[in-house]
Amino acid sequence: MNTLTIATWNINSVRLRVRQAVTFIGKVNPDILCLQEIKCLPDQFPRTDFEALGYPHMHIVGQKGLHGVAIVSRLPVQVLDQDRLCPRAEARFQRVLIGGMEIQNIYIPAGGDEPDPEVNPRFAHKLEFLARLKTYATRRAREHTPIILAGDFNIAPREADVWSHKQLLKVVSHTPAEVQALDAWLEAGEFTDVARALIPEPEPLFTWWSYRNRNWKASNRGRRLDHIWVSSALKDAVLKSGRNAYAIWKEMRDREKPSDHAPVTLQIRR
DNA sequence: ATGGTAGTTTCACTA
Repeated sequence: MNTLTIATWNINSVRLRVRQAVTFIGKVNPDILCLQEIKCLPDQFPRTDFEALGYPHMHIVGQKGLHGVAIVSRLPVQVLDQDRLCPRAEARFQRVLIGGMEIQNIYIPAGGDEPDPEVNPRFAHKLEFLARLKTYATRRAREHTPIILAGDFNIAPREADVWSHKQLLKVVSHTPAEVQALDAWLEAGEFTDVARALIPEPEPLFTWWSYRNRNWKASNRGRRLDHIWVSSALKDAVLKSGRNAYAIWKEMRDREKPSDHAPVTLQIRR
């Protein structure tokens, strides 16, 4: 049976991480790679490195030094309008058609430290972006299927998505306001959180470990910030394919000069 | 309650 592998990875500077990308691609061979935090302008993107690895098709939405998203693909890419979704017009969103599927690559703001939109404009921005994404993606899913949403959502919604639910309740990424916003999006009914559909709680799932913990592997204070959601047209196929269709490549967090995020993959039967 | 690290726009800011 034919399968298509889609990967999402907050690479935290693509220019600094080309070697790690080569390693990941050699190990996993994804058909589509959604990158976040490329931290460069489109002209600065290491196109030739990805072309040499067999990825001639790319769509890059970048800005100078910060944020930035890119889709790198073995299959032809048709670029779709970005619809100016980010309230601050930062390089945090792109969508393309690949093989009849709409792929939305999403980098939701981290949101600062104070989880109060009244005093912290970055947290307000995060909540506003979430509200827009919910409305937009839900409408698109009712117009066009299948859709895959992938990216760094900067929210770990479930208790088993963080190393300590109690200790993170007031820490941005796991606060009730953000979790409710993400749940409202799911409850609109068009999308399935693939990781938790295939691997239910209480099994912990983490995709990110802070750089600020030198002994990150031993302490394992991780969070599941990176997500792949599929629209209803893909849900049954994903559920049937079993838990091995979803993977978090934690070994990439353990290499020299790693990103603080591990790549995540989903294999889709076609 | 604090500080810890990493990256780029750097003696400052985001994550």
